[in-house]
Amino acid sequence: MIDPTRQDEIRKSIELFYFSYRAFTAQPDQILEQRGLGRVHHRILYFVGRNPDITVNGLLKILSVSKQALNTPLRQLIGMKLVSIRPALHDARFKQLHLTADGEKLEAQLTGTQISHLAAVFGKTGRNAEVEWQKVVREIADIDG
Amino acid sequence: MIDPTRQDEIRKSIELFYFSYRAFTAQPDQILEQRGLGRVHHRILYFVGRNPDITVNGLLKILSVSKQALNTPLRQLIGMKLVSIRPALHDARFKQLHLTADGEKLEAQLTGTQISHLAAVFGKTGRNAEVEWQKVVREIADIDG
DNA sequence: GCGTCGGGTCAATCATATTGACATTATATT
DNA sequence: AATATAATGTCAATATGATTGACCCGACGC
Repeated sequence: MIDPTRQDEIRKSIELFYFSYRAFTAQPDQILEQRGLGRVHHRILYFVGRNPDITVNGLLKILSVSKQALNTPLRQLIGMKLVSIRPALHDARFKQLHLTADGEKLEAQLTGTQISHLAAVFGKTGRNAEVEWQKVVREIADIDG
Repeated sequence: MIDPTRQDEIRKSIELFYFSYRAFTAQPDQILEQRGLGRVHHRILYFVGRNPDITVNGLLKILSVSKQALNTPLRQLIGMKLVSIRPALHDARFKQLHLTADGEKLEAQLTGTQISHLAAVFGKTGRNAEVEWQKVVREIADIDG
């Protein structure tokens, strides 16, 4: 059992986590809405941008969604010429994805709001807070390194 | 413009934020699924538990959802006798919500997994990291104090 | 009694997600 | 060459969820 007072402290953290994540996604969500897109589209753009030549299956694993759930938004992005898809040279079964110039623009706009947001926060809270915050989120996500 | 190297650093933080939030909600999501409930139900249970006698409108504002979106899950919780609803004494137009004994049990179970998760993380990263992490998420959420 | 307020519901629509099944194309195996 | 397997794509059926708009009720203030 955890001390009740301690539990209340941690509940504060839980609430802040929730509200912070919501605030963090609010701006890109708004931009996406104007284009009739959703958060999934942003995630696709983000991870394709960060992992050029990623395969469809690789993207599925990162996003932890079914291929059917990925199919529609991915096709939309390809149709809008924001993402391109082409067979891999070494094995044509694999299709590789990457952002087009327009896709890079939109991705930069969407993630740009979040980068500015975080940069402003870290600027205010300081270097030490940034480093410690990273340690904690990395630990929550259970990622080594 | 922000320095590209700096941008990449912050992108790391963005990814960690995303993966950590996903990992953080995974356990309660699993428990909820077994009961045919979703994340909204957890949020309702959480905030009703934290704010006894909260009104329906108060809950709407905290959750930032429409009353139609709240209606179904809230009715389900009331039907399952996890949440009770009754007119306020001072003004019978207002309905006040609170958790039943069963509701408290489930809420404790759901949030309990998250409390344990965070307690373990903070135990590992230390007091300083906890304090600094809180400062950052509070700033991201744009909450004073 | 009348206007207003908090709350509840219905309808129509749209989006999203899920499972299962099946098709296609390309590579690997024998 | 025939066959099995891998990566991807798609269709169908279903379920869920959210949104907007409209409308209703009961309770309160005046």
